[in-house]
Amino acid sequence: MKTTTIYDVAREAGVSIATVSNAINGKGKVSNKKRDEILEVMKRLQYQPSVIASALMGKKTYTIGLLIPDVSNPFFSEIARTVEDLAHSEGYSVIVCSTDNKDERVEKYIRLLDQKNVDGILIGTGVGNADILALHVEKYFPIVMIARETAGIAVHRVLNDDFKGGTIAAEHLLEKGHRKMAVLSEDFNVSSSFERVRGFRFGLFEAGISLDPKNIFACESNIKDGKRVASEILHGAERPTALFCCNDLLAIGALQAAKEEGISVPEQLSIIGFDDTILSTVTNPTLTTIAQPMNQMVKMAFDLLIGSLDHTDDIKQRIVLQPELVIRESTGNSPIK
Amino acid sequence: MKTTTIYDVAREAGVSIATVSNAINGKGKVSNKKRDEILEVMKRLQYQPSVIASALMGKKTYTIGLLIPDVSNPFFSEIARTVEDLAHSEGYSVIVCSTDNKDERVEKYIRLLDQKNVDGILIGTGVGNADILALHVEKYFPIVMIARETAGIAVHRVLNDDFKGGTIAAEHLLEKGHRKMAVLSEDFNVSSSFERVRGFRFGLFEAGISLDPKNIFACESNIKDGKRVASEILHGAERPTALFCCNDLLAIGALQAAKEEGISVPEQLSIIGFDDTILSTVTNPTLTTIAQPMNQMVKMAFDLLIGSLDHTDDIKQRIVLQPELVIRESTGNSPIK
DNA sequence: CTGAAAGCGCTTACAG
DNA sequence: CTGAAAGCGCTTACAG
Repeated sequence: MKTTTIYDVAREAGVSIATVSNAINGKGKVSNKKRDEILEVMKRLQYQPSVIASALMGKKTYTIGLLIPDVSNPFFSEIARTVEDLAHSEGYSVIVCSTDNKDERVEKYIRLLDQKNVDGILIGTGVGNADILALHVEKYFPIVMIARETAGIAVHRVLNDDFKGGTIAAEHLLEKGHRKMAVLSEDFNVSSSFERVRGFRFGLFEAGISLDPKNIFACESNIKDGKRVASEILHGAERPTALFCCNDLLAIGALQAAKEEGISVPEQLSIIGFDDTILSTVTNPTLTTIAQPMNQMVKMAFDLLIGSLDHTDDIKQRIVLQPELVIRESTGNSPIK
Repeated sequence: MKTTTIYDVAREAGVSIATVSNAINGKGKVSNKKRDEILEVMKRLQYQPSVIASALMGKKTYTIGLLIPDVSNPFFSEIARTVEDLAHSEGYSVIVCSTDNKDERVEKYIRLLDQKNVDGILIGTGVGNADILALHVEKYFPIVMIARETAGIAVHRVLNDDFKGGTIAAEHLLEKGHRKMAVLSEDFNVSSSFERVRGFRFGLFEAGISLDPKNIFACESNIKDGKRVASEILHGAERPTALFCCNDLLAIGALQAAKEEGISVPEQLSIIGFDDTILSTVTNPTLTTIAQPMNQMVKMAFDLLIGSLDHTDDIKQRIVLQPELVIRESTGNSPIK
C-alpha cells in the first residue's frame, strides 16, 4: 500500500538518500560498487522515484499539454496519436485538451496545465484570439504551434503551406478542365482556411480565371453544415462543376449533398477536400484531398518543444512544410467542355 | 517569471500560510474578514496553488489516465472526448495512453501513471492479459473498466451487452430474409468480439439456423484486413447474402471489398457493423450498425472512478448496458427468396 | 479564530 | 566518494 521511497532504498542499501539520488540521476560521483548495490536494491524494492517530489524541486514533470479543437475529430485524433507516441518515447505523458475553439476553454485549460507544472504545451491550431493569453503564458512554459500562424507572439511555429495547398487544388481542378468552381471554407477568421482560399483563388487567377467572392461560402466546420451549404450551391442557378472544400469534413458534407440531389461524383461534380484524414479513404467515392505533412509537422514541433525545455532558444523558428495532392476518386474531368 | 506561492499571499495578506491554506480549502475556521482579504490578495497576485505541492502532501493530483488501444481510432477518440469533458468539468485532466493492445505498452504506461500519482485510471478495453498487472496496480489507485470484462480481478466494470448486440444483429438480418450469413470477427480472444459472435449465433440458432463455424472469420481489427478477408469470403463457393462484422472498421473493409468485386450493397449483400462510429455515417452506403451506449457507459465509468477516489467501495459493480440497432443503408432484403 | 512547526519525497549545494 | 542539512510549496495536527 505504502509506496516505497528513496528513504527505503537508502536504508536498505546502507547509504544516504543523497547518494541514492545521485546514483539515480548520474549526478555527483558515486562509486561503481555503491551504484550497483543501490540499483539492485531499487529493483528489488520496485522503487519508482516520485515525479511529483522531484517536480517540486524544480525538475521536469515530464508531462506536456496538447491543445487541439477536438480529439474526436479524426484530423486531430491523428495528431494526438503522433504526439503521444513521440512523447512516450521520450518519457513524457500528454494531457489532451479539446478546446472546441472556445477561448474560455483555452484559458481554463492553460490555467490548469500551469497549475500542474507541465513542461510545455503544443498548440495544434484553433485557439481563436487567445494569443494574448499565449503571450501571458509563455513566461511559464514553452509553447510550440502546429499548423497555425500567430501574430505578435514569439513562439516556434511549424506550419503547412496552406496557400500552396489551395493553389495545388486549383491546379488539379483546372487540369481536369473545370472552369466553374465554388469554395466551401471554414469561418474566414480561421487563418489556415483563409490562406487555402487565397491560394485557390491565386491558382485560378494565374490561369486567367477569377473566382467571384460570392462563390466562396463560409461554413461551420462539420459534415452537417458542409452538406447544408453544398446543397444550396447545388440548387443555385449556376451550378459549379467542382467544389474545393477547406477540409475533409466539409467535403464529405458536399459528397452527401450531391448524393441526395442525385448528382454523381465525379462525373457531374468534382469534390476536393483538405487534410487527408482517414475519412477520405472511407467515403464512396473516396476523396481526392490535399495532405498536410502531418507526421513531419508534429515531429518537428515536438522536437522544438523538447529542445526549448533545456535551453531557452532566443530566436523562434517558423518552419513551413509543403502539402501534397492525393488523388482519389472524387475528382474527374469537367462535364462541360 | 517566478511563480507566486502561498508565502507571497500570506505576507501580502498579513497572515500565516496555514491560514491561507485554510481559507483556500475551507478547512479549519477562518473569519470572514480574513478570508475575504486573502481571497482578494490571491486574485490580485493571480495566485494559483501548485497541484504538485499539494499532491506531495497526499492530496489528489486531479489527473486520471485513460488507457485505450488507439486514440486515432474513431471509436476510441470519441470515448476520449467524452472522458475528457467529464473530467474537465470536475477539474481533472486526462492523460491519454494508446496501448495498441500491447502488453508491454500497457505496463509501461501504468508504471508511468503510477509515478505521476494519477488519481485513478480508466481502462477503455483492450488490455490483453495484463489483468495481472491491473491487479498489482489496483493497490495504488482505483481502476474502472469500460466495455471490458475481466477475470479474477475486483474492479468496477461498465459493459455493453455484447451478446445481446450480436443477437440484435442476427434478428435484423433474419427479418430481412437472410439465411446464408458469415461473420467477420476480431481475434477470438478479444472477449467482446467473442460475445458478439456468440450472441449472433444464438440469434440464428433461435430461428432454427445454425451457423457453421467455418463461416466465422478472424481478422485483425482494421479496414485493410477486413477487406482482405471479406474478399475471400465473396470469392468463396457459397457466397453469403449478409455479413455481420464485429466492428465498423471491418464492416468498412467489407464494403470496400464488395465495391471492388462489383457486388452492390445492400441489393446483393447486406453488411452490418458494430460501434456506430462516425465512420458509419460517412460511407456510401451508410452503415447499419449496432450502437453501444457509449456516452452513458463512459459517464457511469467516470462516476464510479471519481467515487472510488473518496471512499474505497468494497463491492465492485458490474453494470451492463444495452446496445441498440441503428438502421442505415447497408442492410436490405435478402436477394435469395 | 490563528500561527509555529513538522513533514510529504525528492535535489542540491556544501562539508568532509 | 559520501552524507547532513536546507528547501521546493503545500497541508495538517497541535497549541494557544
